[in-house]
Amino acid sequence: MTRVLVVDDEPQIVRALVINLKARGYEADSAADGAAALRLAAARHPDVVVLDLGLPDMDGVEVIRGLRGWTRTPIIVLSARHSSDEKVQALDAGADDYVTKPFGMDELLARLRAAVRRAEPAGGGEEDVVEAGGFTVDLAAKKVNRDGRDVRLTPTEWHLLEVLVRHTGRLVGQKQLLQEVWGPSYGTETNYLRVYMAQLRRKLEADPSHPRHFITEPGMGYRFEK
Amino acid sequence: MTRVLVVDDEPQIVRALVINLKARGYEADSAADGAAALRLAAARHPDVVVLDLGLPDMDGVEVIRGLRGWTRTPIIVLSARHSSDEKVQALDAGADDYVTKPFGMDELLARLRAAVRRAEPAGGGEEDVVEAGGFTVDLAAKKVNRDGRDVRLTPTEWHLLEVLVRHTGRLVGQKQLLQEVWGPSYGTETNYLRVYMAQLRRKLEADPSHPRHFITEPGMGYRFEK
DNA sequence: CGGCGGCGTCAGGGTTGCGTCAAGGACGAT
DNA sequence: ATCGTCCTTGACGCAACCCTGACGCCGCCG
Repeated sequence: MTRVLVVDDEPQIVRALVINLKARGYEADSAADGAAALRLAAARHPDVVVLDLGLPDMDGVEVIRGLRGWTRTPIIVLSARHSSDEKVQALDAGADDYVTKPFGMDELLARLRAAVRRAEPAGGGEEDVVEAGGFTVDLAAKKVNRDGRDVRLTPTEWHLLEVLVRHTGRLVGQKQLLQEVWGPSYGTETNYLRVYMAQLRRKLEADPSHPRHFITEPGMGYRFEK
Repeated sequence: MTRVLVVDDEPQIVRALVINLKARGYEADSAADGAAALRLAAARHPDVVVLDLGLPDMDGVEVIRGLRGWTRTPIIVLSARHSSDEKVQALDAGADDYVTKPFGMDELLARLRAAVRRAEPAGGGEEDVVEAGGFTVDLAAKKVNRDGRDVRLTPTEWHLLEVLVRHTGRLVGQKQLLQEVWGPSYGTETNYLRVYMAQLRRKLEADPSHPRHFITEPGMGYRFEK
């Protein structure tokens, strides 16, 4: 099911949107200010964000930047401002679309469908499995196989693995890892990483004490190598 | 270079668009009707299509479907119609965005940038690797390779290397180096530089005592040369 | 010719960061 | 209510890293 995060400080707009979305089979969360929006986005991982620019606590463009710091989730901006400048700023900050209030519900939903459709697996159905040494990771099916048997991963383990695999070969900073897996407010609890990296290695590495695929770069972060 | 296909039957609009696009470094083709649009899209493989719906020979939605049959290239629709129905139809047929005439050039260009940005390689873009003598530096992956083997750098070593490489060929003052790597309050501890430059040279230079890439400018700073 | 400042090298010691283990607590299922 | 799973948190040993001081070399200038 597609999950939508609605961010607006006017309750009636939020209500109208949420009702319409749920009626059409979407799952909908809502937030009334920027801080809540960033928190919810991290916690719930929506498939698309509908964002009003006129929030009480922070500039809408800042919210866009906050999201774009760690995710490519589509963002559709709502705004009462018609000014061209506003639009350009929001779009260049990373927004995907810009709709001016008052808006037609049909149009918004159509734009939402377009945004979701675009974000779908690029290939269009092919699985993307990554093979490494003695095990394979299937991103689409959320499955890990080793020596012919499926490996059971806890949600957190899987999430961590997913982030690493999506950046195969590249270093992922510990702060980035923590924020992508545990949320924006977890930037320093590096002990979480140590514990969960150990579990991943125990479950996936041939020799957990001499990892060949989950490599730690001291002081910086971790790297997944095929 | 990014290639844009402009489809519209009004010559002055086409002209205005093409001029603006070329002025901003885009490559631009144009078509005046649907048949030409489909032909040109197939021949030139544009990175994004700007499509007017009011074409003389066929319905704009048909053009969208014709394109979507074989490509996911972003399509930005232009139209004089404000009706919600038109927008929904176009978007659901596979358009990525819908702009009503008259439109602001700034806004259209911003939407175009957004569309192109989205379509970029999902993985995270091209690598920027710098090659020098016997080793390569990959800024994105934070990797250094020498003679086919990965070189392990400590955080401070890497940080220093990064600053130097980002200023390839130019002199970087010692004060600037110290402040960028160790923090604003470190402006005079030049011995740090000596120690860490030595380690970089030992790890990367073919002959560390006669450096060819990490060059000392006595009394001033250091310079990285390819 | 002698002094001096800047640079490169080396090695030791304090500190930080990492891996590991285990216990406690929240939550849902049986 | 009991069990099991998962997440969190603390403690400990160990290795790696960062800082620091000492020494010698070279070029410049008096």
